[in-house]
Amino acid sequence: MFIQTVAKQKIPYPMMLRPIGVRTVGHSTKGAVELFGATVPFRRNAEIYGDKEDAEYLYKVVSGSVRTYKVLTDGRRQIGAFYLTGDVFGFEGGDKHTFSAEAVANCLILVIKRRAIVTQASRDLNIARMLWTITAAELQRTQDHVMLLIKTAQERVAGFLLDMAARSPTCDEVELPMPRQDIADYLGLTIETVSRTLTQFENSAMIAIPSARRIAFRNREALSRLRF
Amino acid sequence: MFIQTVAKQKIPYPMMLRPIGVRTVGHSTKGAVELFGATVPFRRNAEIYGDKEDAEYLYKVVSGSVRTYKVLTDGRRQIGAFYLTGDVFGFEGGDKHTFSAEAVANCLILVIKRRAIVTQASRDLNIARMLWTITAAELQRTQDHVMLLIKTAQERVAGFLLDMAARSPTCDEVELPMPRQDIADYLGLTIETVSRTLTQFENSAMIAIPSARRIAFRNREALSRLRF
DNA sequence: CGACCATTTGATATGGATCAAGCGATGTGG
DNA sequence: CCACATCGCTTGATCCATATCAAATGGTCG
Repeated sequence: MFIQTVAKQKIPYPMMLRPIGVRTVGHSTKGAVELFGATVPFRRNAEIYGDKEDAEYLYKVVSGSVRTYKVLTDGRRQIGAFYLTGDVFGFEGGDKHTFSAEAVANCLILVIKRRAIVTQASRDLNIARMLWTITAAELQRTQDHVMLLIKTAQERVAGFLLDMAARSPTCDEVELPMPRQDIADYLGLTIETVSRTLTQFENSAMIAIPSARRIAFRNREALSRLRF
Repeated sequence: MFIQTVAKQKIPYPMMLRPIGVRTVGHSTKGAVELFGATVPFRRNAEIYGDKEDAEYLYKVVSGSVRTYKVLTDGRRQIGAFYLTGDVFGFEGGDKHTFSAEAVANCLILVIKRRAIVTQASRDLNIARMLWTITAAELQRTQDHVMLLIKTAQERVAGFLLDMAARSPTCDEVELPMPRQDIADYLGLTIETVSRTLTQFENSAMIAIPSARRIAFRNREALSRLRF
């Protein structure tokens, strides 16, 4: 009934699921998050952490991008969020992960011992506030996700594109780091519906699609009207 | 295209939108949340706070129940959460509300100045941790909501019933404080689909419906299998 | 009793899923 | 360098779960 959409399973295990290597960074003074961090590269589709594992680390995207997801028993996959350069992830409040995380493309991830942060937070109110702020931002994002999931396919795709645009450096063109299947699993649609909706937008001159991973905005106004 | 589901608009304004009265509670020593609170009664469907208002207060349900919701420009309403006796709400991280809140039924709400808590938190790490814990619980709940919204109607309704059961004191029967329209707007379904799904469950002897607001479990096992 | 809701039930429509095939880019081996 | 497998994406045809539209039922209160 539902497609098994876990790309991972099509990929030879030892090649994809391991980080490429480890580069220790040590004690940085640049910012609070950087305490005792190590920058670790992950290959495309490599697992960063798994559902139900202990949340031993916090993560910050140095470059590349990351998806978090859950797979239901019947194989349906829901992507919880995409994290781009600069985003922090790996928090879900508790001390167990409730999502799994994978590299969307090859990426560099700053990995910080959670304990280091949490014990620091019990002394330093600024750290405590930072933890709270990150959690609150995550909550906000998740609430927006809920609002997205009750909308029509057009509204979801338009919302997604505008969202990615808002988070990316360039202005009138987005580079999508993830394949269509990831977008579909984030939006609660099928890959076919995502594709069709994009060509629909292209046909009505709202966007151009120079390549599958590049979306250029032609009429952002019209897209925004779809967003609500 | 979409039904206007804002019950509020059908109700004479001055009668429904005001609290019934105010009873000051003063400085309690029972728990951290109770600092400088006042218990305020709200009538059924009365607004507790509005979308985009300053989040000046925090709220705790003393008795009754509360819904938070957003209304899209075209009238679609999404209910974000139901809060039952003992639950804290009115947090969404930032200092503006992103949802509105209404009394589902007549209820008593403990209202606490947010500033009192936040300034307290900047001195007291336990308070700070409590704020974080509440936000994290809210995040967890919202993530579960996302997972619910990608499922089939049967799975959503089954999940909702089991969820309400887990939160209610009684064991093999739930008293639903909210009308079908609220359930529909929480689950991202129509009222007709909710109703049909319930009778379907009744016909397959999973539940009994002695009255519209009472659901008795006959085969919880089978319901759980639908939940995933 | 009769008005008013909330809920259920019935008939039909439809948006998006499913099933299936085609297409274009990338890479690989002969 | 080209034939050809592979993969991600698009396009087409059909189906189905849920929405929509409409009406009946039931419960509550003046």
